[in-house]
Amino acid sequence: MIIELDMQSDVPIYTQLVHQIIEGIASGRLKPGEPLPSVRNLASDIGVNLHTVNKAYTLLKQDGYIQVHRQKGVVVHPEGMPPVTEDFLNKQLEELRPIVAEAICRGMTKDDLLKTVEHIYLKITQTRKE
Amino acid sequence: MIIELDMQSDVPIYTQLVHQIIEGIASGRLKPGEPLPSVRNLASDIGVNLHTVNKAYTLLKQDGYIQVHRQKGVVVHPEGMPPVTEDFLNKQLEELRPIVAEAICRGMTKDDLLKTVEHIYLKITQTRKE
Amino acid sequence: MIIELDMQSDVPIYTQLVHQIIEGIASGRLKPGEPLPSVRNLASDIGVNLHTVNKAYTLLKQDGYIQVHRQKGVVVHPEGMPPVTEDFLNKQLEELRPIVAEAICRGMTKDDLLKTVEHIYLKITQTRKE
Amino acid sequence: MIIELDMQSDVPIYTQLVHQIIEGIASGRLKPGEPLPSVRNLASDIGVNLHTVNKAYTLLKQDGYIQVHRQKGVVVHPEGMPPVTEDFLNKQLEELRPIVAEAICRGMTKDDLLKTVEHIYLKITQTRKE
DNA sequence: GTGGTCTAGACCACC
DNA sequence: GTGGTCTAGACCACT
Repeated sequence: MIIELDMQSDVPIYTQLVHQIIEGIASGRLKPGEPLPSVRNLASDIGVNLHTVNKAYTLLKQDGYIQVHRQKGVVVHPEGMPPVTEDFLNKQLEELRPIVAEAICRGMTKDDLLKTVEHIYLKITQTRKE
Repeated sequence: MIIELDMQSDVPIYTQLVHQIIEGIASGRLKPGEPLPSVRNLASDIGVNLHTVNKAYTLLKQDGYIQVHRQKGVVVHPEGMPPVTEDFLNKQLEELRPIVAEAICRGMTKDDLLKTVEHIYLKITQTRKE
Repeated sequence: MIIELDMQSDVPIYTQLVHQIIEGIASGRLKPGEPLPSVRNLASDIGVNLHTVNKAYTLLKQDGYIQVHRQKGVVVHPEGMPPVTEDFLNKQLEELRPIVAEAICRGMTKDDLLKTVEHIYLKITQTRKE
Repeated sequence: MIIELDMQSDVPIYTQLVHQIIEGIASGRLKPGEPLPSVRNLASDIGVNLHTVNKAYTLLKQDGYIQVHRQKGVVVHPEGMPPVTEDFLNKQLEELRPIVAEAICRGMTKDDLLKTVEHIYLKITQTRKE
């Protein structure tokens, strides 16, 4: 699994890590039950401090994306992913709203925007079917 | 124009301000050329620091959403909104990607997601036609 | 609010902090909306690293005991405490079971045990009524 | 005797083992003098490391719950259980306090809490009378 | 060797 | 001045 970090980004590194791993799961490159590198290994591989990786893993664990198994180490949650809760939908709504609003201001039509979202969705999931 | 701030949110207040004003423009509640409250007034109205409002206005000016006249004060940009640049599309893509990926992980179908985005789009623009 | 830490205990310092603050709330010494010391102040007061205090605060925030207000700093959650969820009852059950089992082994009667629990309950809440 | 371990739990496996065996004794499923599986057998049965089982047995022996004979192997202590010492009561108090405090915060009444403890007590001891 | 905990010290974003 | 983030380095508990 390839991790790409942007050290200049204002998005915290641990957040970028969380995003990349979630995208890895969404794309099927990371499968349920599959082991993830240890905190220390991943940290040295991508050249960040182990605490940064640790924070990312902790957040992923809290949300149910991964498990910290006392023997196998860190693995992608083997029994499916966290469900679509009401909290999640609210969070998603609050994240999407400013993006949609800005798109409207700049004159993107509804179809333009939907096509963009669809394109992203398909790009992520396409590797799944291969 | 009503501004709603969440002091507990992890989104900075100035960012919340920017979002709310952009959404106000997108929804048509704020029209091109319409005056906005002065930094000082808005700050005291919503109970935040002057710097916070100032930073929000500065960002909005940089992106071309508002103009700051020496005399007329702050107004919504009268000559249309900033265009859909390539930079904007890239930024939008990077913002949408983790949201879409998380939706996929949790089992939202493409249609579910598109319907959500469409719903937000319509909710924001509906007041426009009235 | 007096914090007592046992540096020799095998209970992590941040956990001891969480316990003490929860007990402070339970006893009424910490009231809803009341401000808590800043991470740095508390850390220097009790002689531990600020990260340790930070972790305790983060956990308390996650469980809804405190709020991190962008202006007022850290305060005891003003609108009542987290509810008795099913998750909480399960966690409580799993914590109590080994304690009860050990008490049984050592020959404590049911009444002995209940009296002990009642005594603790009253000791914590007594200051409330004063 | 069935042992149930949770590899995801933050409770160490050896502690879970100690708890389960103590609960086995408390419930009467393990009777004084009854033999326990050897370190080696138990370890392979439940799929954990030898050291882990060994540590659990060592702790149980220290507290007087089991005896380790050179020949007979490991047996539940035949001559009654460890007594209710002052040290034990203090330890119990320190374990119960944060649990009780959290229950109070979340609005459990004294009777709710006592009923929960009583329920656990009876659930463990009920098999004894059969 | 693994994750968990703690420390020390630094920089930045926010207010 | 506040919390948030990141680094570096250390020790320990667990397996």
